[in-house]
Amino acid sequence: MTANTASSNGKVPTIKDVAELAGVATSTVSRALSNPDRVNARTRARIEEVAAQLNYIPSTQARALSSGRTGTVALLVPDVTNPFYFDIIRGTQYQLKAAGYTQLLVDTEESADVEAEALQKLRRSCDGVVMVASRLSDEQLAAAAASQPLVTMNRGVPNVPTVIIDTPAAIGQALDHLVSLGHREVTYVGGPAGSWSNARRWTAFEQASEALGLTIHRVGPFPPKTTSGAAAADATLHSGATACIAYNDLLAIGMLQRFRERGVRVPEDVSIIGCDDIFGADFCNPPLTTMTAPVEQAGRVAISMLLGQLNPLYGTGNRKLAVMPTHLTVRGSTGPARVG
Amino acid sequence: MTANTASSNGKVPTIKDVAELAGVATSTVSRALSNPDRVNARTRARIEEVAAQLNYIPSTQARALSSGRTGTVALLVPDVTNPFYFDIIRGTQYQLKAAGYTQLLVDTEESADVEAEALQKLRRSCDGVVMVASRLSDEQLAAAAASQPLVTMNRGVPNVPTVIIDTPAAIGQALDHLVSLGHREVTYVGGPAGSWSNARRWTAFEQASEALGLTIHRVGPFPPKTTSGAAAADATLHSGATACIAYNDLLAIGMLQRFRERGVRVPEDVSIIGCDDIFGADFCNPPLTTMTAPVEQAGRVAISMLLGQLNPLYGTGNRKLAVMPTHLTVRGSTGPARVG
DNA sequence: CAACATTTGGCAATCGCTTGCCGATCAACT
DNA sequence: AGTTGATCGGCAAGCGATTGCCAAATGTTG
Repeated sequence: MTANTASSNGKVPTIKDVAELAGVATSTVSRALSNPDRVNARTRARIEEVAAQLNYIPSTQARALSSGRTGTVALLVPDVTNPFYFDIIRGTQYQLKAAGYTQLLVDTEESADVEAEALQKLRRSCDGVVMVASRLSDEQLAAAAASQPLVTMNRGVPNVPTVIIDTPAAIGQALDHLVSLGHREVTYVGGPAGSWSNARRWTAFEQASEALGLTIHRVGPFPPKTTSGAAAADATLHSGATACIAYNDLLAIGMLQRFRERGVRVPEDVSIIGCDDIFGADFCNPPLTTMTAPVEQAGRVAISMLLGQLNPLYGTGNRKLAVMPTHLTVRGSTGPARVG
Repeated sequence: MTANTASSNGKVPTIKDVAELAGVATSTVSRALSNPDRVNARTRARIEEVAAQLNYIPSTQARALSSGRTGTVALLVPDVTNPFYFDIIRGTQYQLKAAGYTQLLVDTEESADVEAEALQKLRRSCDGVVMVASRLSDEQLAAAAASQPLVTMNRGVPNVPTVIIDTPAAIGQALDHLVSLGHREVTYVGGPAGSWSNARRWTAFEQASEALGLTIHRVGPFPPKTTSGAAAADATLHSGATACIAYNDLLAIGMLQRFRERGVRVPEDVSIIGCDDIFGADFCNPPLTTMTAPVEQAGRVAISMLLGQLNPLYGTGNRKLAVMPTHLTVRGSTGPARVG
C-alpha cells in the first residue's frame, strides 16, 4: 500500500514522476510545460517526450491552488433550456475553448437569490464570470464586478462591462414595417417584470410608437415561455389592436398556438412579431416575423471583453460596452391590417 | 504589500483566518464545516458564526487537492445547441445540484477525437463523467469506465453503466400506426453513420417492418440537423414510400420545410414521423408525430447511477442499466396513405 | 479512587504544482 | 584574461484545505 516507486506503476503520474524520469527538478518540468521560453529547447524536448510517454496531465486543482488562476470562466444564464441562450452558450464556449479556458455553465433558475448564491460560490473557483440577463440589482452587480472580472450581457450597469443586443433599434424597424402594412393600433406583450431587456424594449416601443402616431396598448407581464402564450394571446386579442410585438419568440410562438386554437388567423386577423429569432421561429406556423440578433457573436464578444480583463495582453482596449446590431426578419406572421 | 494581518482586512478569508478568529486550529474549523459530528456542538456553533461573519467560503481547489474529491461531474454532449440535449442538461443539472455537485458541461462537437481529449483532461478534474451518445469505441469507453466513474447515455457498452432511451420500442408503435393508416411502403431516414442510436433504430425498424410485411427503404446517412432536411426529404421522395420515419426530430423538421418548398403536402402526400419529441415538434407545420421520450428523467437517472458509484451510501443497488420507456405521440404529420 | 473508554482538539504531513530567488554555466565584450 | 550579462536549472516556500495520529479532557465503571 505504501508503494510509490514513482515510475509508471502507481496511479496517475504527477509532475514529480516526470521530473524524475527526465532527470530534472519539478520546477523545470513546470516551466517547460507552461513557460517554454524559460527553459532550454533540448531540455524541454526531453521533458515533453517523457510527459507524453507517461501520459502526464497536470492537475488543474494544484495548478489553480498555487497559481491562483483556474482556467475556468463561469456563464450564468437564467434558464439553460431557453433556446435564446443556446447560441450564447455556444458562442462563449467556442471563444473560451479557443483561449484555453473551460466553461462552467450555471443555471440560475430565473432567480436573483440563486444567482447571488452562485456568484458567492464561484468567487473562489473561476477566473471570471459572464452573467446573462441578470436579475440582480445594479449595486449587487457593481459589487460583484469590483471583486472579480465580470461581464454582463443584456443588462446594462454603469461602469460594468456589458454586451447588449440592440433590440430597441429593431423595434423601430418592426413598427415601421407594421405601419407600412396599415396597422395603426399595436400592443406590446410584456415579458418578466424584473427584466431589464423588457423595460428597454417597452421604452423603445413607446417612443417609436409616439413618433409614428400609433395607438398603443400593453399587456403582461408574462413569463417568457411558450406556455404563457395562451394568456398573452387572449389579452392581446382583448386589447383590440391589429398587431402586436411580443417580448420574445417563446412567447410569440405560444401565442401563435393559442390563436390557432381560437380560430384567429395570423396574419389575416392579427399580425405578430417576436424577438430574438430563436430556433423554431422559422418553422413555426406561420413562420414568425421577428427581430434577429447576432447572439452567438454577442457571446464571443463578451468573452473577448472578459479575457481582456483577465489578461492585459489581449489589450482589446478594455471596452466597457459592446452593442450588437439587430434587424427585422420578415416572415409569415405579419400582413396587412384587417379593416375595421 | 506584505500585509497579512489575517483578520478581515486582506483579501478573501481562508480557513486560517476563521481559525484564528475563533481561537481554534484550522483542523477544527475544517472538521466543524465538513464533518460536524467530529466536533463539540458549542465549538462548531462558534466556528460557524465566525465563518459567516467573515463570509468565508472554502476553496474548492484546495479542498479537491487535499481530499481528492472535486465535487464536480462532467456532462459530455455532442452538441449543446441540439434541443434533444437540453432536457438532459437540465435533468442532470437538477439532480447534481440536489446532491451538492457542480456540473461541468462539455461540448464534444460530434467528434470522437474531441471527446477522447476532453476525457483525458477531465480525468483529473472531476469525480465522474456522464457521456451522452458517445462516438468512442467500446474499448475506449470500457477503458474510461475502468479509470473513473462513468455513465453513458444512449450508448450501450458491455459492463458500463448505461441509461438508454428505448426508442426501438416506440418504433414498433410508430409502424403499427402507419400500417393502420394504410401505409405499406416506408422509408427510414438514417442519422449519423457512427451513431449507436441510429444503428439500433434501424435494426428495430427493419425487424418490426418485416413482422408487419412492409416494404422498406433506407436513405442517408444524414447529419442530425434541420439543414440536412432538404437532402433527406428529396431522397425520401425518390424512394417512393408513402411514409417515413426519421432518425430524429431535427431532421424531420428540416424535411417538413423542404416538402413545403416543393409543394409536397404532409400528410396527404407523405406521412412523416420524427423521434425524440424535442422543443419545436409541437409547433412546427404540421405538428410532428414523433416518439416521445422522458429525456429529463433519463438525465436524472444517469446522475443517480453515477452518484451510486461515487458514494456507496447511495446504494442504488449499482444498477448497470436503465431503460427509459417511450411512446408514440400522434400529431398532424401522419395521415392515411395516398392511393396509388 | 483507580483503570479504562470516549470525546474533542491540535500538530504536522500531504495533495501537486508554481514561482521568487539564487547560483552555475557559458558566451561575449573590453 | 577579467568582467559582465544572459541563460538555465534547482531549491524551497508557499497555495488552502484535509486527515491520520496523538494527547488532553472528560466520562464511565468496578
